[in-house]
Amino acid sequence: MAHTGNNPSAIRSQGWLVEALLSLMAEKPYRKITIKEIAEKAELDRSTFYRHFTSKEAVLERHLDQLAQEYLQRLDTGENMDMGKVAKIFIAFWIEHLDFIRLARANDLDSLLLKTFNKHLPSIHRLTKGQFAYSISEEHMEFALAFNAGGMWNILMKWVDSDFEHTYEDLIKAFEEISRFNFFRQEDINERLLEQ
Amino acid sequence: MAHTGNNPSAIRSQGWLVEALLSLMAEKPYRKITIKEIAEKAELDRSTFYRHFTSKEAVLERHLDQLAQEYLQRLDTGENMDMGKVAKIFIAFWIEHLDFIRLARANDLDSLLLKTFNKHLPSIHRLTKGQFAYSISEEHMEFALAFNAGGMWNILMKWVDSDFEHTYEDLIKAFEEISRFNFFRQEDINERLLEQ
DNA sequence: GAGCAAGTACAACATTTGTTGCATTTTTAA
DNA sequence: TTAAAAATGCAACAAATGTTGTACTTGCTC
Repeated sequence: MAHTGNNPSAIRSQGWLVEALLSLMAEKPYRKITIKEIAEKAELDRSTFYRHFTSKEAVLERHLDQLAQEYLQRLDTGENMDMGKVAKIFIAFWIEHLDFIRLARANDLDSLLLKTFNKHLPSIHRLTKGQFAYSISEEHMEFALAFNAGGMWNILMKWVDSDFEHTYEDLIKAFEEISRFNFFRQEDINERLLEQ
Repeated sequence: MAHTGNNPSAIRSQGWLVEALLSLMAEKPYRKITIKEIAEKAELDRSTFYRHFTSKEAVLERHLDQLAQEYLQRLDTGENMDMGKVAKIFIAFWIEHLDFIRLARANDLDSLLLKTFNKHLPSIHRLTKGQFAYSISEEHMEFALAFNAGGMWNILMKWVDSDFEHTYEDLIKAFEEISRFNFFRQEDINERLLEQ
């Protein structure tokens, strides 16, 4: 990505460029933002931009990787996990970044977000391994995880698009209802086994 | 989008520009494609491009709307629907457009695809209204639909990313297994009711 | 604190972008 | 067939892009 290394001053400049882009995104459509502007707002020469990033998108990706790291830390609670808990952490996390997510969505940049999110799915799988009681074959487990990630994501996007006409609690309830019929919780499975 | 109308010659030019962009996407990264090139390949003046579209993205959106129309026709079979059938039509449809979907994915353009897909969710809801037996409250129905759309989409993307390491049949089986635990079919519900 | 590596600014460049008036051609409709 | 409407090509423009060579400034290391 960067033609430059990761010296303190380089990191500093990259941080400024990220901040500059984010602040410009709050002002005007992403497409209208020029690299010239980003550099000016970051008080750096335009050529310096190109020494760090190849494009606006590359700047965003840098920010997204930081967000993904943050999200993974939240998931790593040590507790037992079920889909409902993951959903709650997922929503709570993005609620804190609503401004950004709204901007990304409005500018058709959300594939970048989901991509970053997906990139870290294996880590999530690892984190929750053995903590889930899935009523689904291990063979199709990766598909199921992808299905849930995409599903949660799309609901979140729908919520953003609707300009938050539903409450946060509504969202959580919908998730719970959906996840109840998607992944059974251990208790449900025990119940089912007893019934037989 | 277009500053021009929909006269035959305008439609013709727009079609050429779409074709030109698609063919260029097969040759080089989307970002590297210039509007100059598109116009040249379409054998039109660069200014003519701008009279029809505001950007490369606008050209893609035009193509996507056509695809969406096609997809909706496939869904409108008149038959009873369940999530498995929708999934099958969904996959079969995109299989026919794998080249395009692969290119879109490789160039971070898939949010545009999903967006178009979502745009037509209400039509799908209308099409399948009363034909589904959902074990989910009507209130959360729209969320459930969004969840499934996003889920199916993400699995498809995962499949594309893996360069099709799983077979088509594998994909269908995974969908069936997941949808069985997501939306119960009418038979399952009847069984449950009898049990009580 | 001297030397060295890394980062930055400045400047110049060929190219692409987005836009617009005007003349010309093509299409539509009377 | 002819006149109006619509679309295209051409040309010119200011601005942004992407790239690179050179000289200056950091900041780290010994």
